[in-house]
Amino acid sequence: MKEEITRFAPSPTGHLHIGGARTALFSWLFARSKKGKFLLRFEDTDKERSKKEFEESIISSLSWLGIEPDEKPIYQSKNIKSHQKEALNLLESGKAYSCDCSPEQLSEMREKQIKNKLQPKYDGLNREKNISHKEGNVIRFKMPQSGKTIFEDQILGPITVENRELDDFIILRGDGSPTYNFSAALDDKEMKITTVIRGDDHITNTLKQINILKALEEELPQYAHLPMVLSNSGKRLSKRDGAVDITDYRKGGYLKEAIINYLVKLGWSYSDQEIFSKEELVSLFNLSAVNSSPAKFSEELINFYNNYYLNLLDIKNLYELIDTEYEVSFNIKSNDKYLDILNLVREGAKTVLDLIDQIKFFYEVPSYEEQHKELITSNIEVVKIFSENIENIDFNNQQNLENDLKSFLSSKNLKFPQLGKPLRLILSGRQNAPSISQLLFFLGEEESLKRINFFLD
RNA sequence: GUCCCCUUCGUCUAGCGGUUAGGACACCGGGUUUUCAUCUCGGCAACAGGGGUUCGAUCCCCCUAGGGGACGCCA
Repeated sequence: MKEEITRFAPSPTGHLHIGGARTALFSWLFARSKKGKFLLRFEDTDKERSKKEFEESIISSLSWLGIEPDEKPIYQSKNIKSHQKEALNLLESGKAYSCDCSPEQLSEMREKQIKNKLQPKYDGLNREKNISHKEGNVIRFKMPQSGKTIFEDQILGPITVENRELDDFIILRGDGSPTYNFSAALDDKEMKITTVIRGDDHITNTLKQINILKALEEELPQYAHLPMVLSNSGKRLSKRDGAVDITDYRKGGYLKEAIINYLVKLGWSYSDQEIFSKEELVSLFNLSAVNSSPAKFSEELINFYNNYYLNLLDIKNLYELIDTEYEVSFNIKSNDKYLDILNLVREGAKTVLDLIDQIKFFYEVPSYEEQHKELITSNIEVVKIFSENIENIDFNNQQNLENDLKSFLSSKNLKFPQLGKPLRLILSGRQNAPSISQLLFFLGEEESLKRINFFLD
């Protein structure tokens, strides 16, 4: 059995986004599950848009997710010379031809075709003219004009298209640089890729690349086209839909385990199992279980996974994570019960950011909203009585504190909410916060009293 | 417009000729709780439509409709 080699081939024109990450993940999982190799190749031949910073960003996002390529990244731009040579070889052998149609001519042709309800494609004007190649001319590939191009997609099944639908696409530009479809086919061959896994927006490219490989009499790799990730509106996911880059999610307080689990479930399934560790995925993953229909990205589901993994983390590790990855305006460790505090709010937290926001009032005096202030002052009597009896409350033990609180209330013939509502607002600045006894306990007697007294003047 | 791909609850999906069509998220109730959350119990909710094939179609075939994608000297 031949070793499987897959690759992820982004163009470094932006950060790694959700869709790219999913493609990379599926390629990586496939390679790992087959005990093969996973490679990374930057398609950086567009000099205008390719940026070094994006290469670095993509590598670091992948690495953060735990998707490490098995070899150093490959740069398509480094192979330009050999691709040029191949194009010239095809020209010489008559499998490609020189073409001097100007860009203006071509766009005019395209407009006419669209107007006449035809498929816009190169009409083959110079195909048989045998124009001698000179600088400024492009080289076009002679696509077979009859028959069909067929391949068995590992996810979608058989895909067939009439060759007459395909056009003589450019393989070498006027400036002598090779084009994407040519370079990609060549690089895949060079890298001995056995299975090409990419988004299904590449299906038409696959058709072109197959014909290049055939003209070169090369063996074809397997192809697997992943259905797209759509936005909530059913359109292709884009920046306009909010956070789409992995860096956004990382900064936004999402855990990599959650992202991986969510992404893999977006299209792949294993019976009705919802939670997967990476190790499990490596042993269970297979392309044939990938769904063939596109899936909508769901904020709710990724939040569910994030909350799930947030609560799975060892609490000390959660602290370490916050400490190393996030900017916090206060010193979490300054409260010696900080681990308990973290534990208290993680249950309902969707993200790390969310969590930090929810523990903030344990460290800083909250800023009170006007309407909350009014609510407090109109109920201040009960709080005052409570503060006058605070020496009867044992702040050293949470259970005692709760009992003392209860006996205080019953001794004064008070219902819990009478004290609870204003006191919660005073202590936390919020209407929704942990229980009163927890607030008092974690804040401590001194700080609690300080916040209460602020309203008693 | 042409070609390609897709179509099960609102969303992600299970199903691979005979099921009360299952799970998860979300949502809605009940219980627990001093608020929110947690926890717990329960509920709502789907096979796009039409033809075949078959004793029997969610499942196989065809058509229609709807959605997505591709049609660059971008990748």
